[in-house]
Amino acid sequence: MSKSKATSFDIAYRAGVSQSTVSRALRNSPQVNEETRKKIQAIARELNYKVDKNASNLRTRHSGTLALLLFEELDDTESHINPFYLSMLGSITRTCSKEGYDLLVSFQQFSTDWSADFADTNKADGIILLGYGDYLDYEGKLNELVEQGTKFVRWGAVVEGEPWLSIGCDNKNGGYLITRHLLSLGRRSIAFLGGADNHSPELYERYKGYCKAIEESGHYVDLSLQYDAVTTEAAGVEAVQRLLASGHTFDAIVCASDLIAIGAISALTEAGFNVPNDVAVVGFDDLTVAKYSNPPLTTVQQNTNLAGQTLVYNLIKQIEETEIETRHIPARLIVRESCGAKL
Amino acid sequence: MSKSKATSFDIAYRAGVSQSTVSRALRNSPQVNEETRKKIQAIARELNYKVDKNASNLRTRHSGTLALLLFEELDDTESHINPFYLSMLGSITRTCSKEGYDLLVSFQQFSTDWSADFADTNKADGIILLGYGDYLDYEGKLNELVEQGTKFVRWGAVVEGEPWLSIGCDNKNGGYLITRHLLSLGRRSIAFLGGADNHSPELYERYKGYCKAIEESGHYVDLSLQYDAVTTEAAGVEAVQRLLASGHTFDAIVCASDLIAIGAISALTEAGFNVPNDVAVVGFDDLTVAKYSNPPLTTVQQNTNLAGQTLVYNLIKQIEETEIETRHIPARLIVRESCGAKL
DNA sequence: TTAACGGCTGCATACGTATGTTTTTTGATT
DNA sequence: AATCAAAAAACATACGTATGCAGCCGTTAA
Repeated sequence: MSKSKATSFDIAYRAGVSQSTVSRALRNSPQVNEETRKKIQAIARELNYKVDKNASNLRTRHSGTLALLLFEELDDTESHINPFYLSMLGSITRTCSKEGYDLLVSFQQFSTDWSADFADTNKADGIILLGYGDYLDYEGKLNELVEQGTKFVRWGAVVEGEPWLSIGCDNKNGGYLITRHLLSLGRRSIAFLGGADNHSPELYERYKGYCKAIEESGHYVDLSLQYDAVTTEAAGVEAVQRLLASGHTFDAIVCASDLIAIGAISALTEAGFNVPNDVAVVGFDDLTVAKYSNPPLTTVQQNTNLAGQTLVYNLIKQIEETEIETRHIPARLIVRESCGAKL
Repeated sequence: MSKSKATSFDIAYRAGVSQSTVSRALRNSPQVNEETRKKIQAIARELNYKVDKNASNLRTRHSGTLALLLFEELDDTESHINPFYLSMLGSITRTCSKEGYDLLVSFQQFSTDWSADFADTNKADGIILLGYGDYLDYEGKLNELVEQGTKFVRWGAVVEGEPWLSIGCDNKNGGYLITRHLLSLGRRSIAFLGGADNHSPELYERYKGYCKAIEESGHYVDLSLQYDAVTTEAAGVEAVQRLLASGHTFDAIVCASDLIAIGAISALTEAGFNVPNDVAVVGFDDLTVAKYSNPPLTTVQQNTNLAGQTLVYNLIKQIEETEIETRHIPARLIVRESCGAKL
């Protein structure tokens, strides 16, 4: 016999007051007498009373919940989720609880119809969209969301004139900084793995930074040293294999992410190359593992902590209809051993 | 002017029927005429109607939501979440959506009062508890949950006679298998990093497997080769430094997790040792990164996919009050280069 | 003495759905 | 044409909370 949950009526009965007074007392309304409130709160504690969220949400028309939609192609047997998102998730969930919001997390395949299942059902007050991926695939959906008045914020490349709020790292500058660093170390034949094909705006921005650095140094971007790769170790391995098979020579690789870089180092080592003596390899993201990789990875740090906070705060601002602003998260060069010393 | 959301009354009005018929039609009740149902569903689609979850939950007394509580000490500026959990999270979220449940995710510090905030508020029908950590810290809380009739399932060491449902990997066998593997390769002075102090039952089980393998081989467990470590790279680095400083010699290290192992390899390399020639290093978990670490890590695979599924399915069974069963997830040895070849 | 007022509290209602109960409709049988 | 059962739809209500509004009481001012 599980004793059924206590309601505000139960408390009202014991306190000899009305339910409305209980509700007011528990929400610390100034309308209720100090003494009465103390008494009510004591009884609530005693009965282990908790506000029923469903009833409360129904009455107030908001849920106090944010939805985090993470877009990634997951295969059925394994869960390869980019640790970068895990880090974001940590920051997002922490900021949410600091602000009194709950977080509903859902991993979405690109194909599913996710556009309305969270906001329209009143399960969430707003949505955070996370995930690289083919921009064009969901641009239409985002417009739908805007049209419906759904509040959302998106992690990703900031494009001028978009009708929605995007928050992203300064990817171009990151790509620029790290490539310039390699150039300053004397590397000249610098390959690029990942994102040169403009499917993922984030990775493409990094590529543009890479190009800018090379052109600025008076050299030409060598198109034969560029291979596409998604953000996984396996893609890094494969891209290096293709690069090696092409027969072109190179003394450095800029990878569009740390995972690609780790795969690249693995494949290079396998093929008998020494990193960084033969080939310097750099990444992007500064995952925790970058520091402990062998050799430790020179990379670009995205401040996931700040990023997560900014996403949540801006979404909340949007929900509360106060002033919002698009923000760039700065990129910061982290130098470790994987690019060696000056030649 | 955002047009307010359509309700079942709006549909009823347009269809010329009552609200209750609409509700029944949309839930595919057999009580409603085929033709009427078609009509109602068409109108619902047209109006882009979605059931209000809060109202629905209030009425039905269940939320269709599971809560995932992840316990980990997070520091304020960085989010070091074990990738192992990310992998679990992936599997859990996928299984949830397959079963039609939403997932509420919350990272909890050990200290906060989490025990009732999800079930008692009717935000979730059940709770999944994830996280290593000091067992004794929350044993009291778990008993509270049981007493309140809260449905939950816990990832972790399965202890006979517990009044709650735990699902865990066969950690002892994993520790046994991998240690025996090292012994079979001729390693004799095998250190152990992490968990020998019985604070974390999972890690301690791995330690017991390690002891069993050594004793079975006719050797003695050398207590001077054992250092405690939490599941992070940094702890691995530090433990190796202490081990080296102690002056004792060793030719292999069993690490209680891959992250510890990665930290250990990093520290050993830094100190001028070659892995695996001087020292073999093995881990536990088979994180994605284990395959691409340098050298690739011999480790014990926990099937996170199966684990996540089992957690969710068993929790749902518990909610639906059908038969449940405690399950061990098997441990599997994965051999890679970090323990070298036979000496 | 009366009116006005502020501080508290209670009353009544609405949020949107799901479902037990009752009523109406339909179709078949006598 | 009358009866009846089954099918279909309508009616009524409850879930638990939050809140506009009205009412009461004690105090102060006119």
